[in-house]
Parts: sequence; C-alpha cells; structure tokens
Amino acid sequence: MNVAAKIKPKAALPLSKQRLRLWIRILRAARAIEAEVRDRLRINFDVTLPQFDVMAALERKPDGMTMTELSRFLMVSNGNVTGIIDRLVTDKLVVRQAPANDRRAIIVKLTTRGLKDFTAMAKAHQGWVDNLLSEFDAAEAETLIEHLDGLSGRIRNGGTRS
Amino acid sequence: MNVAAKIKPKAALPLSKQRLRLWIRILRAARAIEAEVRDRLRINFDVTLPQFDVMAALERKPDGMTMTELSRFLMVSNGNVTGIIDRLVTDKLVVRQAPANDRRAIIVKLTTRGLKDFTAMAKAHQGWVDNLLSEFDAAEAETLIEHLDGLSGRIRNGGTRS
DNA sequence: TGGATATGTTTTAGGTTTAAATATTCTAAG
DNA sequence: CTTAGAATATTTAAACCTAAAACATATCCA
Repeated sequence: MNVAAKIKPKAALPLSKQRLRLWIRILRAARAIEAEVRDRLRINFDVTLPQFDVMAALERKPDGMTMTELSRFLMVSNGNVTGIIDRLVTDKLVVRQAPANDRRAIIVKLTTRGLKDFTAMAKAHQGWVDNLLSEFDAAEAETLIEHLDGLSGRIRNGGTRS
Repeated sequence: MNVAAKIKPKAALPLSKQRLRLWIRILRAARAIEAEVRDRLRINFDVTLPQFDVMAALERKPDGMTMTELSRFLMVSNGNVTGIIDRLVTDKLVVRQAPANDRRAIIVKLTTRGLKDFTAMAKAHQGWVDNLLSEFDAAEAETLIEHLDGLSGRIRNGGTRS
C-alpha cells in the first residue's frame, strides 16, 4: 500500500459515503432552486409550481393529454393530478374534454387564456433559472447533464433494485 | 459566420436554454431518488421521509435541538416542524423537553428507541443510496459534488436576486 | 415599563401518496 | 355472439407534508 493514498482524506472516504454526500448535495440544490422558483411563481403569477409544471407539459401537446399521460410525464401519482387539474379548471387555465373513442379517459388542454398566461410565465421562468444557475458555463452544464442524464429513468424502471 | 458553427446543434443552443435543461435534469434525478427512498422507508420502517430527516438531524445532536433550529436546518417552515414532531412523539421516537432558561423554547430529543430505530434506518438508507448512485465512481462523485457544492447556499442567501 | 424581537402553535389552502371505489374497455372462453 | 374476468382510466378518502399568515407567550433592551 502506498503512502500517498493514505495522506489524502478524500480518497480514504468509502465510496458509499461519497455517494451519500453527492445525494445530499443534489437534494439540497434541487430544493433550494425549487423553493426560489416556487416563491417567484406565486408572487409574480399567483400560480403554484405543480400548476406550472402541468401547464408546461400541456403546452407541448396542443391536442392535450390524458390524466394518466400527465401523471406519468410529471412522475406524480394519478390521484395527485386530479386535484391540480381541478384548481386549474376553476381558474379557467385548462379544460377537461371527453375523447371520442374512450369514455374512461379525460383529455386536458390549455385554454386560450392558459396558453397566453403560460407563455409569459415560461419566459420569466427561463430567465430565473438562467440567473440561478449563472455560475455554470455551457461546458459545465453539458458535463453535468451527461452525468445526470438517464439517471432518473434508470432508477424507477429497470434500475438496480436491492 | 463560419459554417462549422452552424453544424453543431448543441453549440448553437443558447446558454440559457442549456441551463434550463440542466435544471430539469437535476430536478428529475432528485425526484426519482427521493421517491425511491420514500417508498423504501415506508415499506421497511413505516416512517416518512420528513420524519427520517428530522431523526437524522437529531441524531447528530445528543443534547437535542429546538423547533426553530430544526426548522432552519431542514429548510422547512416552523409551523411544519410542529406536525412532524407531533407524530414522532406519538410514535415515541422523540420527546419534547422544556429547557431551563427559556420558557418560549422546546427541546426535542431522540428517545432511546428513536436512536435505535434510526441507526437501523440510516444503515439501510446508505446502502440504498450507494446502490441508486452506483453508476458514479469516486472521481465523478467528487466532480459533481464540487459543481453542486455551495450552489444551494448561494441561492437562498446572497444569491443573485433578479 | 413598554415596544421590539424571538419561539412555537394554529389555521388555511394546496400538494402528495396509497388504497379503495367506480366506470369503461378489452380479451378470451363458451 | 356473449359474457365473465382482467386490465385500464379516473376519482375519492385518509393521512401526511408544506408554506404563509395570524396568534399567543416569553424574552430582550432602551
């Protein structure tokens, strides 16, 4: 065993502890950014973050999405989506529509007003994130993205189940 | 304008869009891991993630913490901590104690049973995270940690407020 | 002493999951 | 073709988490 390896305390950290540290950092960063974005959405647009997420999903699909599609895309439970949509419908930002072929399903779409409001929100949102992550340049962002890419998909699907 | 610049689509992405992509990846990774950990805590130990977080904070402070200290450390609202502690007290995992000097404050401590249970949870938890992040080796973890380190602190404090 | 500050709880509104209930569609045996 | 059972889509209910604001005490300090 060589001496240099003993000198560096970081190298001495077990890998499992190092991964735990990494997880703590990811979690804290995500929560901090999320809290900041949530505050600004509430103050500037009187919308919650989950409501914004739903509108962002719908904006990409002019033909609308079913409740289950929304639930899967946003990685939240189906029962959860119901309540969020209820409130967005009350605010007239989205509408529920019955599809022609399947009477079990419900199609949710942005209203004209919903699309208009979301466009303004999305523009501001991108500016906020750009500002909050201003310390990352293009290369760093790309590296980080590559590291994180696919991680979420791997975990809840074929991921290594202990 | 040179032709090569037009050919690479990634290089053509505005930095602000790249940062938005990065944020989406961080958020999705955090949510996926968090959901997985939450499931396993519930199934194996019948504890919620916030309850686990509180116990983890208390385990580091044998003399206990006040409600406000807990609230600040965990970055959640003070009114929130009340409910979590209420349920942990019901389960006899923590106790509320009145400090001698300040009659406003309340000291919260792990019970003997709380410490014993948490020790088992923490061991399993570290194994889960180690497994979920198994694709990261020590060097990658260190690089990622350095990138994320301090980010959360900078955001909610002196961070660039738009 | 009296106003400002600090600590904790309660209330209100919304978000979240799981489990169960309801309704519809699909499938395959008869 | 019919129909029973499985699978799918959504909602509802219960329990918990969350932030913000209002509130009640208690402490500090000028």
